[in-house]
Amino acid sequence: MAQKYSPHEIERKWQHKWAADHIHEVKEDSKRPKFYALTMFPYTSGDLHVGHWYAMSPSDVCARFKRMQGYNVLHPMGFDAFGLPAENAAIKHGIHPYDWTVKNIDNMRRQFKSMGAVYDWNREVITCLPEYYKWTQWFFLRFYHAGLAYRAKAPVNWCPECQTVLANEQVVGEGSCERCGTPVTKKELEQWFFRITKYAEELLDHSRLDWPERIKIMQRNWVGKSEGAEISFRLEDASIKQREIKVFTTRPDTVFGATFFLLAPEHPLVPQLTTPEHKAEVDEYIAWCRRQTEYERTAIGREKTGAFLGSYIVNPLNGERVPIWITDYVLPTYGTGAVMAVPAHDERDLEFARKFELPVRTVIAPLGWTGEELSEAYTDSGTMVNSGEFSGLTSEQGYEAICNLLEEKRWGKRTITYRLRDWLISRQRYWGAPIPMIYCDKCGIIPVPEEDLPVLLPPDAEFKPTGESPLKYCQSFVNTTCPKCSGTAKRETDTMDTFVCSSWYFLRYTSPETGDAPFNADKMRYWLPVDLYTGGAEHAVMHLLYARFFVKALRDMGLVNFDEPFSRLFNQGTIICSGDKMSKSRGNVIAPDEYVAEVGADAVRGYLMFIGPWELGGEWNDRGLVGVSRWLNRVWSLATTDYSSRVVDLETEKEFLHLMHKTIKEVTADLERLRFNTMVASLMEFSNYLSKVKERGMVCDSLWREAISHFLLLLAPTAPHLAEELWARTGHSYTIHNQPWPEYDQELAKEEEITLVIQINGKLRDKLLVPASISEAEAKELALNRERVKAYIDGKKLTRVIYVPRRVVNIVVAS
RNA sequence: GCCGAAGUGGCGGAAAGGCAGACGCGCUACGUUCAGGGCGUAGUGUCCUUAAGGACGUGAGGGUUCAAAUCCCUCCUUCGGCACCA
Repeated sequence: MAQKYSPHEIERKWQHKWAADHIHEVKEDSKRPKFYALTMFPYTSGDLHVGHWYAMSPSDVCARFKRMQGYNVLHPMGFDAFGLPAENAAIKHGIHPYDWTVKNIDNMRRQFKSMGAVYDWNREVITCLPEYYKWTQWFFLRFYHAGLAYRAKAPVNWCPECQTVLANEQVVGEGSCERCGTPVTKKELEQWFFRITKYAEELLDHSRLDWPERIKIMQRNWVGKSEGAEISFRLEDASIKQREIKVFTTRPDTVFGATFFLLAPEHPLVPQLTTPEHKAEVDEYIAWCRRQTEYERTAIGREKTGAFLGSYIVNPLNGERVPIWITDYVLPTYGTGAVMAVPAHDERDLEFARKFELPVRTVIAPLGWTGEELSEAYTDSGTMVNSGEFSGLTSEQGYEAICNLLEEKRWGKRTITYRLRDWLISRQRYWGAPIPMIYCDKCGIIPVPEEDLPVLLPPDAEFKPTGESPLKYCQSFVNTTCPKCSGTAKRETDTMDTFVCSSWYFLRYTSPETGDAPFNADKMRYWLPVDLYTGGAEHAVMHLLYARFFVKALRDMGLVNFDEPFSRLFNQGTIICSGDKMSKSRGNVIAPDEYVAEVGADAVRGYLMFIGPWELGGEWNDRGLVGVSRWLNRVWSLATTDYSSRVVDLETEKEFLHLMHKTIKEVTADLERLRFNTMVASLMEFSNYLSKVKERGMVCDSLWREAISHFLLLLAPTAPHLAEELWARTGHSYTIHNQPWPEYDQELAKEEEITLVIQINGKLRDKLLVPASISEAEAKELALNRERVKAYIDGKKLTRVIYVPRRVVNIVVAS
């Protein structure tokens, strides 16, 4: 009896040999087509759980498959290493964030290596090391000089738990912190922003990207483009310096229905527009608004609130004076922070009008309108009425006519508004890339000269639960000299959002050794863009949007030569455990290590792919793992025990060859489509068939050997260690992973015989094994002459016979 | 409220509009010098039937079609995203 399959042993053996032989190292090679297969790098939380394996294994299989197909494949791995948990660990356990992170990386790298992936570890990127964050800072300076980074005072999202500001994209659900789930509050702060809004329009364009539809939709909604017009309403009170207030509307055709005017409570003109007799009420309302959380304020369906300022403004179209109110449903951050209220044609405005007994005037008539007051806001298009010279036009005509008039009279213009806000990148924390700016009393805000980079994090900062950045209290860091006047100056103590670090890591992988630039331009041009990017969908409007923005900005600076970083994107689903998403806080994390020790990495990889479609995720289940493990054991004995032919027959050999080519075809197609579950099923089906044939010795020895070697090649991406071991044991030369992917013969992959299904009135009544080449006439003839068919159609009128080549004959009879 | 994805045996899941349930788990029976979560063979959607065979069956209800898990309409459930954006 041959030796038993002991995964632990062979996996260790081959991992060491592959590493010693450097077979996973890749070099640029202009003679071969390149393939850049990238998986989102993990955060350095400490351990890899099976959720990480679920993300990494299939993409490794894909990279291996592409390698065997002859591509020069870059499949790198690294660590997203800055961030809050490291700092929290420092506060809690007194360990320095750097030490905590490095310790975690060492452990995670070891776990990664046990997976047997083709990562080229020479290209590892770690974002918290100075040789990396030097370039994150360098990019910041480039953005600053290009006018894409600016400092501004703004009401920002503040997480009281994390003690830092957050970007809009990092506020999720009912206004909670994306990291810790704490409700976010607003704070007025001076912060650094990246001008992502400059690229709003271009970020809407996914036309050349092979991305999941839902991610494209999420990004489009996030950017939130609205077309309309800006209209200036004239202030009645001539003593106010600013003579007018602009509103944004998507419905300029409804302007004659504007019966009142709304401002956000935060609007800067509110104090000036408030008359003395309304001041008390207005102040009280503003104070009440301030007490609302962002979520409470913007929750849909809540009762309208507001206050009258006592003053009026004039509608330029009809010269009508309308009262100015403030209300919290007008957002200071969208459009102009001011709205012309058209209650007849906007649900929110109608609610407001009803609550405060303000007039409602229909100006767009629905079809068949007879002049009565409408019970609901009519928001569709219709015929304009009560609109002066524009009455009688359709909404669409009126839209154009009014816009033309606005532009002619300089009362306003056509305009586009986006929901997207600029990206707030300042974080009041230690463990991030310091923002390389200096504040000088004499010279103002001065960028750190490029040659002085990196601005290093001071190793001796103290970590205390003060809620403020340790950098702020680190005198050796804060105090510096002004690069311009050499006088005393202070450093910016905020660090950058870690999403800045992850917005360019895919560029660094191409040449992580480069010391004089963020990346080597030639190598970058060879590898980029990424051909296949895989990761979780939770990054739809964060990382994936930021990285696209980064690339567009770099392109405009002449640093990269492409428009989009990720040509094809695929989002895998989530692995759940006892009904919940796996997470440390839930305590339901499953570590792969014990399973790897028990059944081997190949079985764990195979099982994760077999669970179901990759994009759907699924539940981790030990019993399912057993199935794959048993299969690999059967594969082991299939290939390691001797084969001897006994009752060779030509028909079986033909069928055997056909199944082999069909399997190659299916496995190849499934890998291209990233359908790993059915790919594994095809492999199982073929190995089951091989076992059956082996038992009876029905094919000749050479054909058997060919089938085994082809099977091992198809298995190699999925179970790289086992395939390598069996490749060696069946007398092939090292290494299976440098072999070409098997080709299939189109003719042999086709079925020779097919099962023709015979239906009567669409119901299955008989089956027929026929040659695939059968003609329509023959098929119908055969079907109609079957005894069982005759019994059904006897005495009935035959109305139709439908023939679908290679599939079905449907006989339609009248009863 | 809006947008998106999904709903198929006891379970995970397969099915270019054309044999529903591939593959795997579980279960049943039998076999095995098999003490274990081992291996092999056969079976396994539900109901009727000794059998041959038949009826029913892909969240619910309609529709299109010779033919629907698949396409269309209405609704229900679950999960994700957005959420007063003028």
